[in-house]
Amino acid sequence: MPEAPDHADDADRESLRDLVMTTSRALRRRWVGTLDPWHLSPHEARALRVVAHSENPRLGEIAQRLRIAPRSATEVIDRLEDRGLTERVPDERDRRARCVRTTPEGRRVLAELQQAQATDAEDFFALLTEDQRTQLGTLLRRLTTAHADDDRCRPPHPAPAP
Amino acid sequence: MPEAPDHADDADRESLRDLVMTTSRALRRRWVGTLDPWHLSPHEARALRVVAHSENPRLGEIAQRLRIAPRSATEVIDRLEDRGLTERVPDERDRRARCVRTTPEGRRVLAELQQAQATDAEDFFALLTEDQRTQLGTLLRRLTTAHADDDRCRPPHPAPAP
DNA sequence: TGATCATGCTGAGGTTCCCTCATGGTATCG
DNA sequence: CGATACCATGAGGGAACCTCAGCATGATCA
Repeated sequence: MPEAPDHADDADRESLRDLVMTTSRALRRRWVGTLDPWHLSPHEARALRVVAHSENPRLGEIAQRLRIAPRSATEVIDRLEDRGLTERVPDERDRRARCVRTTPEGRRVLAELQQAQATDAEDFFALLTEDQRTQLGTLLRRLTTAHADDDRCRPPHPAPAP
Repeated sequence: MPEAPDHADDADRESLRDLVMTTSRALRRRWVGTLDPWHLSPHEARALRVVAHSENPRLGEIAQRLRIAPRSATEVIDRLEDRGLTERVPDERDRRARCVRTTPEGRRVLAELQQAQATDAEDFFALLTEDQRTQLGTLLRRLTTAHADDDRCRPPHPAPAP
């Protein structure tokens, strides 16, 4: 037979990219479940954390930190505001801009969330030793910081080709 | 002041989860660009590869490999079929099922894709040494295989408890 | 002192990638 | 033969993005 499957797990030999994608999907699904009691999506939870950890950031800044388009930041902050977790306040220095800050309720929820997240992550990454997690973190951080500006979040200069 | 920020980069100390998510987003965006000439989405390209690397899999099997719901497999295969990259053939052993196989065109496109993907990944992961990439792969593979059945892709048997 | 251009946010509308629920054919087993 | 399980899919929905256009404001310069 000319087609003997030398190593039948050919389909499993995924590229690094697919591995990242698959991991992220698994993580997301799990997180969705954890977040359910708060009626928050992963994206919203993340945004809440970014807001809380910055100094009353403006929308654009949130977009940058989340690495999404400004328009998308508007969207997610809208939802947080609907739930009473954040509020928009005018920026003193630039009346075009608006700052976002967490409400007390937002901070409360965030604290609960971090608790849940810790448990959850503990569970997901349980197979890795402490060292391995650090390793993973280092590797991924290197990648993300390297490609921080290089994808979406740059000003509308599409490199006009010399 | 009782609130001196001991380490101001608190916002940057993202969790492993967020790191994975961010990486995957960056990867996706980049891949979208690369895939543009073929008018394929990342998801479609991945499905094509899964089909090509299995032995005429049925829809359900594709869903499992992709780690998505069966219904979602139908969808992505539909699109591949629209583009003439795959075709459905009846399963000999079970007339309920239908198998999917790549067309010659599909194989041709896949080959081109793999070329492009290699270049692209090379670029993205350029900051990591060969060793580090292997490391990353090992770590991620461990996570994905560990959580393979545990999220979405199990049959409708919610573990009926012995 | 305007005119001009850049910037910050948002309305409108689109895409991708998932999901659940219900249905219509098939097996398979008692 | 009928109940039960299972395969794929129609219908419908939602999350998380995006671009493009538009409005208000700020900065700059004639």
